[in-house]
Amino acid sequence: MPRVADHDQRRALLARAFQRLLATRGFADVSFARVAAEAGVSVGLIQHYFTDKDALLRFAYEDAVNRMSDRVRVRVRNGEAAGLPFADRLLDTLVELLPLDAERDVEYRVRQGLQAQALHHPGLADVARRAGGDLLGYVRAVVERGKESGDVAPGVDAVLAARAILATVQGLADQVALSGPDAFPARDVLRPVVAAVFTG
Amino acid sequence: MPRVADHDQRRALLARAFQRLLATRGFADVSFARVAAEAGVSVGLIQHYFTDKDALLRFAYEDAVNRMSDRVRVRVRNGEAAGLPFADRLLDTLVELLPLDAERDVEYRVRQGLQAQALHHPGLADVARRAGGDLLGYVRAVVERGKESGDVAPGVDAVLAARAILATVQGLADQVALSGPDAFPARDVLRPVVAAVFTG
DNA sequence: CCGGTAACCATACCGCCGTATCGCTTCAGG
DNA sequence: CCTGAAGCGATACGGCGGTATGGTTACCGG
Repeated sequence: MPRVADHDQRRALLARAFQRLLATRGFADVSFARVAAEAGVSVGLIQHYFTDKDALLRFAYEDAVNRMSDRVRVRVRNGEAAGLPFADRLLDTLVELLPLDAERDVEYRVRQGLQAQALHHPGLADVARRAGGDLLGYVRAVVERGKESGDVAPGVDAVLAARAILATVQGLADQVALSGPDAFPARDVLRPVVAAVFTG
Repeated sequence: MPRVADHDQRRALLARAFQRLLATRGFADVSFARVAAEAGVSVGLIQHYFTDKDALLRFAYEDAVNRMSDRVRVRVRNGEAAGLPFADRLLDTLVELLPLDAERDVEYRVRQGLQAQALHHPGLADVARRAGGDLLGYVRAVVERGKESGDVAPGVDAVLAARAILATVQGLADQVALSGPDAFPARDVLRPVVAAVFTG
């Protein structure tokens, strides 16, 4: 066996370069040549680690949604230790998904690019569906926790309530991205929607 | 003066072809050649009516959002004649924005394509912002009508409430597009969000 | 009826795209 | 220590993108 390299690390390097370009220049401007330049490697290297462009797309998007999903998961779990009410903790977590600062904006743009591509690309649609399912699961779990503690009325459907909250976050993200973070108080828009579920 | 043609009609013909392609094949697959083929004309004709690709993009997107905006406006106005409560009429109108059938799906995909492009294209961002502002205005007007009639509590901010409702619709549209129209009852998800504003 | 302008098409051009291929370098295993 | 497989880069190639250009057709005004 010859010269070895950490495949996962190499792939991640390229995926991050892809994501930076997607966020800053848009999907139309992402090419192998530009990703290579951004990552400081040759075009050939990308070919070495990804069979074709679809493989790079898919990996880069999966990497992005995994990192986002992980962030939400640990934030939800960490929140359990603190004594804050469910609604406040959930709101804090969800506001982090909005493109209110530069870092979240990059994350949002990658997500948005994925969503747009997924509409015409079955493979990416799978990635997007799985990511959406993960998020839905986390929020649903919080809602059910709320039902046990009495913060949520027993009659509400946890899945539909979670869908409503997540939909608002997603649409709000689009509004923020379009109008800028200071155009309106996004948190104040989201709060009543969460409060309509967590009435305790 | 020689041979005349209706410029507006010609431009609309090309814009519609562009929109059909965007919806069915995705933005990446839309080229002058394909738009020309879809419209049944030559590539040169497109050049004759649009200076460059940006002009076609912008016109096609403006045409799409104008038609959508008109549809919502007349629906809101027509609803005033009927005796239904504000909340029900608003809900009916907003559900029409979701990609629940083939026709609305095309409309959604064009809107989604515009939103995605707008993130990296100032000119299109203007179009998207204006379209969003129009929609916000209509919903805001309905909310204020509701305040006058007592269906909406006096304390609520009409703009923020309208933003919340529209954000939910937009995010819900993404969910429906990803999971299909039968994956979950979209109308039932949206209803409580509207009902949280129209409490009368 | 005829000159001229606009409508429209065909095609040529150049650049960038993704991909294929080849060559050089580096190092683990026998 | 030397051999060969993997890491990696340079470059070539075919295709398709948007755009430029020239020609042909159809029609209005005088």
